[in-house]
Amino acid sequence: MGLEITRTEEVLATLREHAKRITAPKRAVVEVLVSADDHLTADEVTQRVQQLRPDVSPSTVYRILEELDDLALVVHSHAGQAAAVYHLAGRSHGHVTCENCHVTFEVSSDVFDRLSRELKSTLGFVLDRHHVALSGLCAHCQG
Amino acid sequence: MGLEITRTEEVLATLREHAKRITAPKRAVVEVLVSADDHLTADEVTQRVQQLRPDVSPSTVYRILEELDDLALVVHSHAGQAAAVYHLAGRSHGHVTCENCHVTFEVSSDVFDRLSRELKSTLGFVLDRHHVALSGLCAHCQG
DNA sequence: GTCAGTGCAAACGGTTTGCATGTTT
DNA sequence: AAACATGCAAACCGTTTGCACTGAC
Repeated sequence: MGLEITRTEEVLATLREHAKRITAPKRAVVEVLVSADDHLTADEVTQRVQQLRPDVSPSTVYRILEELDDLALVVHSHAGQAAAVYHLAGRSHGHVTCENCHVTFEVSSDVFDRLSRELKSTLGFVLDRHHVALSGLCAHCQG
Repeated sequence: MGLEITRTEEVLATLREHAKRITAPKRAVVEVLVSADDHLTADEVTQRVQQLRPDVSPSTVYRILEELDDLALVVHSHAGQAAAVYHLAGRSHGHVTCENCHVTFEVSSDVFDRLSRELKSTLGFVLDRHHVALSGLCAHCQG
């Protein structure tokens, strides 16, 4: 509500700062992302957007998500070969996905700290905690 | 050479134990995997196989890789939305891929130990260290 | 002889792109 | 008016599948 409207306007303001045009499809995509509590695939975003504006095309949604991603306003991650999932940036966290039931969990960023340090010192590799979801089996799907 | 032939025969023997038939395409795929020093995409495996046996089809390679995967003789992992990479099972390790130059590094399994323990205790989640490659920037591509 | 394994070609799902049109600035 | 954003449809890439045929057992 109040907070969500504010968050939406913040994102749109950032777009404007970067000389991007504010259009109806962009408003809709941002609103969907702001009001989403979980991670959405591009297809899910498209479906929700189309409930409000039925003629917004999937390719437009992809282009908008890419634009938001470039500006670091949203983050996407890949779990296995499945569709990528998107959410608003802000909280720093990683992702873990169950290979069996495909539920995705957020993992606090700190959990990756030690791993991150170790990769940096052994390989010089800087870990991107957002971009890929680790996989495994959730508590429910074991055994 | 000697060792590689042995390894190839070991894999084929395991196939036989599981009542799988030993065919020319399977021999070729296994030989390619045995002699590969790095991780190969299905397409790379297909190309190498076709150097020896030009009429082996990509779909057959996929089916053979899947069969070997089911028997835990090979392991595959996904890096972002790119093609999956395959290699013979055996060594236990994770993967880390550079978002910029797409080089994949192997990371000793121990590096994941603490992360693995933490996921288990906080979420009850059992990490699969093989299945997904973490991403980030390699030493060469930073800055 | 039987059935698993194969080649081919077509389908698939997620994503990207070319182009003509529409809309923001 | 100019530049950018959009819709549509087609292309794309990695992967999977249906089917008739071949070849291992």
